[in-house]
Amino acid sequence: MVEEFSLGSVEVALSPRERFEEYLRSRGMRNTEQRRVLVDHIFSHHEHFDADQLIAQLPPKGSQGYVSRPTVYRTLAEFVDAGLLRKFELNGRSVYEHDYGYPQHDHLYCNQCHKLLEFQSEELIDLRNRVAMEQQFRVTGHRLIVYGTCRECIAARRRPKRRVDQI
Amino acid sequence: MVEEFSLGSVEVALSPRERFEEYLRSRGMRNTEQRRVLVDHIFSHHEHFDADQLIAQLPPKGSQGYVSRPTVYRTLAEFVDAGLLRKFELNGRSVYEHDYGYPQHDHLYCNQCHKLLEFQSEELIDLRNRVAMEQQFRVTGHRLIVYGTCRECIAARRRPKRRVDQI
DNA sequence: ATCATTGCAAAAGATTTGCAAGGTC
DNA sequence: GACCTTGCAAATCTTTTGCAATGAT
Repeated sequence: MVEEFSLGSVEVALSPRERFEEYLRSRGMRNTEQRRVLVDHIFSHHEHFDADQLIAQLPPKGSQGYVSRPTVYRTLAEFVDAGLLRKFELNGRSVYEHDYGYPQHDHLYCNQCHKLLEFQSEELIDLRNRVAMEQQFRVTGHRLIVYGTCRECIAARRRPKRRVDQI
Repeated sequence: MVEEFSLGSVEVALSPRERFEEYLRSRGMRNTEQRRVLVDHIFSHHEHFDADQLIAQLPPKGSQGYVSRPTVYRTLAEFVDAGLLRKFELNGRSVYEHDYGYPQHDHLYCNQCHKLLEFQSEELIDLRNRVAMEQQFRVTGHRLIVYGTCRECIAARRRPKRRVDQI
């Protein structure tokens, strides 16, 4: 399971790459070119992404730095395990976002342009913890997505913005 | 889109089946045996379910009342449309729950026994609405799942209960 | 009789797996 | 050299679709 990170301001001792290398060493796993390509790429971009979007951004087959699809999936799972990424489901596909060094947050999802907006709420954490406590439930995390229409799409009513290149 | 139902106590004028028949009539759709089998079955059981679990509970191929897999999927989508069911994703599969005549609620999900516990929170709705308002986001709904370990599985520590026959 | 609906078989889309070849420690 | 990883091809799993036959109005 993924450890819980600090909620407000965040302190990061190691870079994501260093942190991942430590994780690999601690598990007797190998530091391969593909894994380096993936950490470096993913942590130089801050958007949410799914496997396809990630692959589209990486070097194509034949190029230097190419990573095959199965390896991308395998490595994403390792990142989640290592606490570098968080994974969630949206419209039937898996979406990933930074976890390591990134504050806890939730999302507003626009059904029109499919954008994900982030927000933070201490109050939500409190509420969640209180509800759990009442039921004697031990919380490890949560996922809240608020669905609706974003400000821009409301403004552009009847002429919604083109689907954004992001889930 | 699904209409929003009352949040606290609920008033239901029509039975789910009647409501669905009305929906069918209003759309010029036909009231078939398969659709009747499905409404009746689903609304005589109150648990969450996915397509496979539902199919497993229905008459097998060859029996009276058999409904094919494609028809199950097609009909579930109609129920969602008609506001009878709500659909969400859990572990990469679609899970359905009653919507019509059922109060708005959210879930605690036990990672051990995979049970879904429900809870209601007006406060969450307020919070959600306030956050949305701040961002000028027009809310149509939300989905919150709190992950962790349920009371029973905590009690049975080291001897978690067998996976429950429910998602 | 008309036209929606069903079941079948097959397709589609996302993700996973077996395995031989290759790379890291 | 031992053994973890990769890429390929193929499998898996869930859900969807084309289409001819069937059934509802």
